[in-house]
Amino acid sequence: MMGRPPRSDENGLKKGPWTPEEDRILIDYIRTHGHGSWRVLPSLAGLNRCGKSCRLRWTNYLRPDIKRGKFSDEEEQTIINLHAGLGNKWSAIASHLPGRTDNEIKNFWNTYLRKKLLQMGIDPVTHKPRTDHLNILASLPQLLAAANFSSLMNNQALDINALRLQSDAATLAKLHVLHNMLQVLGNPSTMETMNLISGPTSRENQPFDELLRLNSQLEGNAGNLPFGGFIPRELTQLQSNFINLEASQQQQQPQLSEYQQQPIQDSLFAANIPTSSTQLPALISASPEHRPAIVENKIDPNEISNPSSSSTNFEAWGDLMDDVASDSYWRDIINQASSQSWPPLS
DNA sequence: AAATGGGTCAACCGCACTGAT
DNA sequence: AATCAGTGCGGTTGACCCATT
Repeated sequence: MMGRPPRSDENGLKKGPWTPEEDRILIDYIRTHGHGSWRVLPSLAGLNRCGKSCRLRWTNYLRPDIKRGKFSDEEEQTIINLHAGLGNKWSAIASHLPGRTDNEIKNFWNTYLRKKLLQMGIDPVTHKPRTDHLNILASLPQLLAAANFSSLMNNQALDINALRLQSDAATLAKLHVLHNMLQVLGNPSTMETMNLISGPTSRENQPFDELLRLNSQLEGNAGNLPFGGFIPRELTQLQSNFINLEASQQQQQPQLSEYQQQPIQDSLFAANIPTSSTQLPALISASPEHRPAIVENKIDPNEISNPSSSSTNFEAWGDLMDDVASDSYWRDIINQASSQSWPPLS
């Protein structure tokens, strides 16, 4: 067993990793006499350990009903659901998972589940979508991972939702690109440079005028909202969509204990999320035939069902940037943007 | 092949709770 | 009511594992 080198406390009692011999002594004693008082057990059993150490060793490792090995998907879901209601009450959570110890569940949570939820943009404390994503780009991996996660589920009906998540994330990405462009173009010095480069142009063939007009609408009409306002709202909605998606998945899983079920939240997709009418590069393949690789491979390497997926996200974004260069692309974005979250252009 | 850094998990630490005196 | 012992629980530690560089 891995662990620390043998140590002793001030009373000369051994600390650190247990040896097989110590394990055998403890098991033999408890089988014969029961553990009784943990405090007196070590001296009665002939172990140079404190009672607390013996109790811990027995309850976390030597108990015959301990279930070892990987957590099943059901156990994982149960832990998440229980944690949402109980918080870090590991022993309470463990009481609903036969054979699992609080220590084991705690370790599993801290080393795997917590990170998995974070990757999906879910606050592992509140179990709600994280709202600290002021930078949409920073949150895109989570959104895409969420869409990937959902599409991994072996349920064709849910793939529709995964596709919609993908579409929404793609729309947000386009809006972000637009915003950056508007910021650059809104700078007078940038305009000056542009005019120097391209000279006077007609409104029909120059999309930048239209972009600038849109930008001024954003900055003026939307007041405090320009982008810092509506992106977080859209993001939050996207993330809550994912939560709902997860909930609907759980509804279709086999019935578990009362703690293994989660209330299905109403509202699938809010109507105010724009659905892209233009086709972006396939960031995620959500069809049953082409289940995707996880975007963030830290989520769970075991869930990577198609590691040889032909298109990486970077490649896809490269394609997107190529697409961005086309005039029709911008017209489409502008049309979408101007019909969404701010007063329409006059 | 060696170095490095992140992940894992058994075990420890310290505080809180409970019941007996 | 105060104190103490025993136990339970959650947070933290640290050695080992393993993939990556």
